Amino acid sequence: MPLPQTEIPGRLQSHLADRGIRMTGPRRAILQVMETATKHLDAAQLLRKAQKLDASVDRSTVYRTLKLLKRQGLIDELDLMHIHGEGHYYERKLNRDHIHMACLRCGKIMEFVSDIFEKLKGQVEKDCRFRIVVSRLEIGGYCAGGSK
Amino acid sequence: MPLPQTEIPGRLQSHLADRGIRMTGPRRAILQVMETATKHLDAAQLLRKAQKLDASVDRSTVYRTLKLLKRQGLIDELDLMHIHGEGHYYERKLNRDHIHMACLRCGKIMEFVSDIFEKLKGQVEKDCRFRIVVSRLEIGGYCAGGSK
DNA sequence: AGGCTAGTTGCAAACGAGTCGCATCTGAAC
DNA sequence: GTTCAGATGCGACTCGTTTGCAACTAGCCT
Repeated sequence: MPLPQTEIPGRLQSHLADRGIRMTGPRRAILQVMETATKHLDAAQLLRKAQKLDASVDRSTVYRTLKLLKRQGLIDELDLMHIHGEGHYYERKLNRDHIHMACLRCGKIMEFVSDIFEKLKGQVEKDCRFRIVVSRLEIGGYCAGGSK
Repeated sequence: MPLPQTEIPGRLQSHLADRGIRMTGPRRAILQVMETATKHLDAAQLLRKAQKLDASVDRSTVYRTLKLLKRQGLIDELDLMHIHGEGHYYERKLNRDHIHMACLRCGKIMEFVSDIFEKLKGQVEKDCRFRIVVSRLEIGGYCAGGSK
């Protein structure tokens, strides 16, 4: 399942079109929200934002679309260490995997790209003879900010 | 995959005793199951096994005890990439962190200890000025086994 | 030994995230 | 325009987890 290497903002829709997946009103609204999101959204937030573009969007359609995007490898699912509850968060999958750090004190989420992470994945693939499809590294701890 | 058994059986109980935490029948049963587990258990499995030692153990006590152990940093919570549903799995926290790999084809869970992983965590702590409390690296993909 | 009390428990009911069945609707291929 | 696989809204459901509460108890203090 080789994926294109470069992502252009606003390309989720054409990815689906390329794969012959039908485009509908609710789906368009949900994709638009995903594409323009500036932070990690959970299903409920995604629903609320999508309903502003298409009031008829239903909760189950959000979940079905998320499942579709996951299956297509277009989004990643995150827990963010459950610091805000048991649900999941979603973000567009970009070229470069990154680590998520969640501050247990202030709740801030930070992202970090690391060559060592890439090297580690390479080691796993080689030493364990394991073909990586998806990986998730989440870290909980304390950021450098004051006690807030 | 072998779980590195570097901790002494009974250690969980003494950890709690050291911290002045009350020991009860149900708690003892749950700790005993955690200590002797050879694979990752979810809450329901843990409940069933604990009830064999103390039939009165309730579901909610299992969850409350898991929360206690998490708060004390004595266990880790895993998703195992949700390949078996939405629940969580638990394991005793040992000296060495390890990566969990879940095969999307056969469902097998593998563990892998890597000094590159340690190096990566060191980089995060230094470059991001982030004090790591807990980290979780989970990988989904395909293991080297046949198509099964 | 016996009492005190904060901490713990079992129970049942509630919760929230996510799923599903089904009748209806619709995008896009012809 | 017709057609129909695929998508949708709706509501009811599952399942993992949490909570309120009254009863119980471990461990400390006499």
